[in-house]
Amino acid sequence: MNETPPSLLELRPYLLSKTGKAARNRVAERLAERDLRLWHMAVLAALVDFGPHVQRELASRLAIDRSDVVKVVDDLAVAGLVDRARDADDRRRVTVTPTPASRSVLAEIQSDTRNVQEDLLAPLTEDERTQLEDMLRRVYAHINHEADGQRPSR
Amino acid sequence: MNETPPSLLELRPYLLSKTGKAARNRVAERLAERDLRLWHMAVLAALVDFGPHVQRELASRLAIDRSDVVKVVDDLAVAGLVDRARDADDRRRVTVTPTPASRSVLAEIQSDTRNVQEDLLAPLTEDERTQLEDMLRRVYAHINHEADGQRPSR
DNA sequence: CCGAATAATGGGTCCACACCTATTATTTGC
DNA sequence: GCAAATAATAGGTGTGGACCCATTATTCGG
Repeated sequence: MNETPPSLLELRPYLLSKTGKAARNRVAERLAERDLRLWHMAVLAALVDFGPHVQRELASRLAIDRSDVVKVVDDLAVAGLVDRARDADDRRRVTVTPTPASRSVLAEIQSDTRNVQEDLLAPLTEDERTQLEDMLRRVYAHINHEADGQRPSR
Repeated sequence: MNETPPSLLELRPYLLSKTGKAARNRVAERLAERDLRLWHMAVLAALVDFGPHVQRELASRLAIDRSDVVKVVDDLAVAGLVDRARDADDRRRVTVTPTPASRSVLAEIQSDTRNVQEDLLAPLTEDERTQLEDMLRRVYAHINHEADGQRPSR
């Protein structure tokens, strides 16, 4: 009686969407314990991986509206997870820099996320997980590429 | 410069969530052309696959709040995609029945969704898509099973 | 040097979704 | 027969996310 309609399950976008949402929710739960949301994680990752960014750069790298970047960065600054500083060369710009706390918090988040993964992908073997990742990376690259073509660098 | 932070890409839940969201959005776009949303599709699928349901059954099958079922069914009824009728045996219940229109609209939606799939999964070979589906089905079953254990049949 | 472009920001809107409560009609169990 | 349980329903709430516009400060281009 609680069986999912086969008409839905045979639709791969539906499966992707459902499992994706489950993944999203679980990660979000962990982040919430630290009063963070997904964008906070993304911004931290960008800063730790690529170093300081001007806000405009964060917006374009993460494909997020620039006015939303402001809010996310603001939260992070209040939490002491980033430093903001006016650019000396171009005083319109604000450079966002990771702090030591960024790195450690990001590391913790990553570890949380790996736990989520362990739970979520439990039915898959190690090989399958790698395969899944490989496929998803390609799909991800594909959709990002498409998006770039359509939205000409807002 | 627009490269996604590797710290994120190495997290499989992140990849799942992102690709899932892309899938979700694209399907939702197509549905929107018919003034439908995802839940409408799910309800139609349940009705066409398993026949008439009492609303309570829809809620439990689809894991949606029963008060939300009312609204979704209401929309579908207005659009002529379902019939509602008080159950003669138990007049508290309302039985929701698919109409001929249900079947054809669901078929169209499925075809739309297959187009979305074609687009979304373009980088994957046919074999890989099958593999992906297989893995996602297992993950989906796994998370549903977990959810059942936790939420005792609301 | 002045007008146009650019960066950040504040202050919104809108949407889908999840969730919750109270009420009404009806049925069931004792 | 009556209290408790059940089904549907109306009418909320809160949240995250996406998006949009006007304003201010600053720089750039001609």
